[in-house]
Formats: sequence, C-alpha cells, structure tokens
Amino acid sequence: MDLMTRWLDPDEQRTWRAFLTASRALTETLDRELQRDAGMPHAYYEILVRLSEAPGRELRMTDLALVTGSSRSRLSHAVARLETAGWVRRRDCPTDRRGQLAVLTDAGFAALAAAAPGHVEGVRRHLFDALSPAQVDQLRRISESLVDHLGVDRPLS
Amino acid sequence: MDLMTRWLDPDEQRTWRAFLTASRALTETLDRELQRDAGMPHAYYEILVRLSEAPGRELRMTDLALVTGSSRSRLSHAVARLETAGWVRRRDCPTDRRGQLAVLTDAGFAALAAAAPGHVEGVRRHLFDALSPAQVDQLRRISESLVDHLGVDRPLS
DNA sequence: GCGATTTTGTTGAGCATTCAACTATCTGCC
DNA sequence: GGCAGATAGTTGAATGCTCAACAAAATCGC
Repeated sequence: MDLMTRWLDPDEQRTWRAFLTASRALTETLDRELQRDAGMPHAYYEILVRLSEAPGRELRMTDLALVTGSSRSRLSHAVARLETAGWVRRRDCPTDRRGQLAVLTDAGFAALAAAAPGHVEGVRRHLFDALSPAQVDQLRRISESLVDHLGVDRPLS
Repeated sequence: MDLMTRWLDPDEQRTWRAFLTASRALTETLDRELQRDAGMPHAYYEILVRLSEAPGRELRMTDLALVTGSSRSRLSHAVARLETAGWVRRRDCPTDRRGQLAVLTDAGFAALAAAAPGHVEGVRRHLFDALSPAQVDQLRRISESLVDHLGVDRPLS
C-alpha cells in the first residue's frame, strides 16, 4: 500500500531530524533571548527591522507581510499590538483607499536600536560561531535553493 | 556604543535571512499540509512518531519532551489534547511515583500510519528534491554542528 | 533518618497564530 | 458606466505555546 511513497532512507532521516532539531532550537533560543532582553518576540523584531529599512520607514501591509513571511492576518494582529506599544502607527495609503501603511515611530526605532546589538550577538553566537566559513557559504546556497523551490513569493494566506 | 557588537557583514546578513525564510517556509508548509491532511499539527505528529519508536510504544513525559525538543509544559498540554483525541493515554510510572508514561494507543498508531506517507512525501518534495546529494550531506553536517553547539540536551524549561 | 533541594509533571493566564468570514475597494471586461 | 471577480485588510473564535507558580515525590547531605 505504500508502493507510491518515497520513504526516507536512514541518511535522509538523520538529516531531516537534525535539521528540524537545529532550526527549532535556534529560532526558539533567539526568540527567548529577544523576549527576555527586549520584550518582543522575534516576529515583531523582524517587522521593526523591515520597516526601518523601508523608504520613509513605512510599508504597505501586504508588502510587509511578504517580506516578513507572514500571513495578512498575522501581520494585522501583530501591527495592532505594535501600535498599542507605540512602536508602529498606521496611516491610510494615499493611492489605494483599501490600503494601509505601517509606519515605524521614533519610539519603535529606538526600541529596535536597543534590541539589535543583543540579538545580532545572539545570531552570531548561536549560528555563525558554530560553522566554518565554508559551511556558512553552503548554508546560504542551501537556504536559497529551498526558498526558490518553495516559491516564497506571496503572503501565506 | 556598538564597539562591542560583532555586526553581520552583508554575506552573513544574506545567509541569515535566507536561512530564516527557508526554515520558516518549510516548517510552515509542512505544518499546514499535515493539519489539512491529517488534522494534527507537526508537533503532535512528532510526538506520535517518537512514541511509536519507543519500546512498548511508551515514554516518560520528560524523555518525550527531550526527544521532541519541547518544554515539559508544552508536552503536558499536547498530551492532554492527544489523550482526548484517543491517540495517547497516560499511565503511572511503576518505578517513580511522580512519573507519567505517555502510551501510544492503537488508534494513535493508526492515525500516524495514515498521516505518514503524505507527510514524508511532503518532506521529500519540499526539502530533498530541492537539494543535490552533496547539499543534503552538507545540511546534515551543518545541522549537527548547530545541535551540538546549542546544547540540545535537556527539556526547554 | 530528616530537612533542604531537586526533579517531575500539571495548571492557568496571557499571548501569538490560524482559519474562515467579512467589508471595502479596485480592476478588467463588455 | 457597470458588473464580476480579484485584492486589501480586519476581525473573532479556536488552538497552541510560554511563563510562572504549584504539588508531589525523589534525592542529597549530614
């Protein structure tokens, strides 16, 4: 009955489980550190980062969802929360009356600036310090292959 | 003020963001597929897998938390849910009166058997089909380095 | 043995995410 | 111009996770 299923051989199994364990442990560790040190989950940090890099420090909700790899719904809830924190505000899009722009406030920029050094240090410690330069290069190629293959090009829902 | 911070250079930045996007997209895609096709999140699937591989199809809660990389609390909530689904039951540990054993039921095993082919196919399609054999090997080494480096050896909380 | 500490597992509150449903607006087409 | 369908964003309910607090039982140190 499983004649169609391309099961994983032991090597693949080992690779898959190691990858799962590593990526989960890494993201959870960084998420925990960020929550502890800056009072925000990693998803929110990413929103602030992307806004800080955008011209005018503002982005359309859909574009922000795209670059942060989240669904519209998730982003909508998240921005609502960031708005009550005073780190982001919304304004109407001038060219599309359906649209909303999320704008990074000065307080949001300050919160990001305060959080960044510790977080970057964490990324370096937990990821880059564990790998050789060749492995970092391999990881970039592998990740970019996966991103291409998965077609990460639209909001998740 | 940032003299101490080892910032990421552009290559590292690119690697980090690609990795983040890839691992998030991969896990979310598989999670969504599993939820759609088998009615369970990936975390629950993993619990069933690990129980199915254990002698007697049962494990101590702490050990199960360890191998699934979850906190005791998460596991406790999850097993409670799996118990109401009829896929797992609990029994007292005979050698430690504090302890609980999570036991995979026949219904749980059947649910796992039904879910596995589709999920494995998804892993192959979304992960292995995107990579060359050399890259798979690299990914294994990289992931194992990370796991070692992160010290994944105890429940998360 | 016995008190201090550790370990095991659960619980409840709060938060983040998902999913489906919904409104409002825009675009394409005739 | 006007209608059909697509797109933008929000909402609320349900689900899962985190964190801190807790009870019970085991272990350590003397």
